[in-house]
Amino acid sequence: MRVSREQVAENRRKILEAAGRLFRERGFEAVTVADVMQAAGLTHGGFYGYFKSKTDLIAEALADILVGPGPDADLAAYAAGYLSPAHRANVAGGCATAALASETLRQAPEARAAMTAGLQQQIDDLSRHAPGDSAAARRQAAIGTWAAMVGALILSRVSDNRALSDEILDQTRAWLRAKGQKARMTPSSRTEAVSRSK
Amino acid sequence: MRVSREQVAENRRKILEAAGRLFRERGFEAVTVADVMQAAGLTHGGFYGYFKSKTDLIAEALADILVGPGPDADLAAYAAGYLSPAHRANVAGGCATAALASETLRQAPEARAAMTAGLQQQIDDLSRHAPGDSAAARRQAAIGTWAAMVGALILSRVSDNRALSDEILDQTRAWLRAKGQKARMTPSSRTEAVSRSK
DNA sequence: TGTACATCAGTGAACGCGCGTTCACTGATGTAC
DNA sequence: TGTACATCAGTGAACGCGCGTTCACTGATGTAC
Repeated sequence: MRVSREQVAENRRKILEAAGRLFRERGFEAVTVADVMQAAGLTHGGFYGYFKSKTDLIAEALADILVGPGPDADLAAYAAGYLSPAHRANVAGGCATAALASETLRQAPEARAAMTAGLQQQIDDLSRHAPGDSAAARRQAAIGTWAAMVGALILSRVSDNRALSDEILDQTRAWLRAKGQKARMTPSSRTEAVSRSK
Repeated sequence: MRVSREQVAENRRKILEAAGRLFRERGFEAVTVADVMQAAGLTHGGFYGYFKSKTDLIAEALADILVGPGPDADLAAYAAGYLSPAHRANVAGGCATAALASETLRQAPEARAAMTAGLQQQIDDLSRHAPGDSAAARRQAAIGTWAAMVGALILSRVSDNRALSDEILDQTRAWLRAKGQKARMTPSSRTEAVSRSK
């Protein structure tokens, strides 16, 4: 039964959103096309009217969920939210980079390209708010901070030991805060920032 | 054809090693039991004489590859090796945490337990060599440093942009070096280290 | 505006295929005498 | 030490099963007049 053009647009949205959530929660391979379509309220056969293949869906869903709200002015608050128990628990709705970066490495070039674009964007956004006396120093702080945030979230999630998991979140947050303050207090840090940006 | 006891022990070794490499390279799901057995020089049918199931193999292989050589006295050299183009390229033989942590989150409890044990070990090893005036400060630095190392390796690997990938490795290394030196120079950092260790 | 027809989004059965796992069999190893 | 037999590691065909994908069909939507 044919549906209206508006319905088609809405269904495509629903499929992408369902895929984005399911992929983050279970990984690309464990999610089936039928799973995604069912979550979107459709049957699996209709999938190929929207996407060329599951590979195609992966790339499009990744690009879709990687356009997140970057950090606003307050970097510390951004890190605090990122390194929070709530974000740790919210895999399906949380950071796509932390949930899917290592699996994306093995996906099609289009998926890696989407992830790389998201990464560039994120580093640029963070650079704008990172501490440092020069653009190079701020970019270095942005890269290091982002790596630590993503790494800490991944490690805290995989740990089946609640105390260790909390500790990773809390201590990484405190460590980043200390580092940021120190950077603001010691102008000599500028000499460390040998930029190699594109 | 029955084989000797020594051969059995050697075959088990070969299976575990092949699984460890293949899992890191392609992820748990993309590697088949037949792949592992072929890489070990055997046929797939014999697999169940060695392991109860593929799930069992995943847990055992993880535990096997997570016992790596920890950092020796020189933390900077350890980080430099970890954040090197050679390690970035060597997925199959490299850090199991960076390669498999996010996928392990979705694996059986035994696999997560193996990953958690490896994580504890790594943090303990790093704490022993991290800078800081107190045990708590050193542990905080160890956690933050390890999160940044794992995160940076993952991000540098997924990036399909060589310049960005190199930049992530280089700048994270420089950022960590700067941070370590600052920690040694500013004793006030002790106040930041509110330990919540197990 | 109303009508007749072409279009095409959605359905669900069906297809190959590859996976994890099982199993009857083989023949070298290990052991009892 | 030598021999006969039991053991059991390895083989490869076979099994269910679930996956991605295809396809004939349905019927509501969109459009030409």
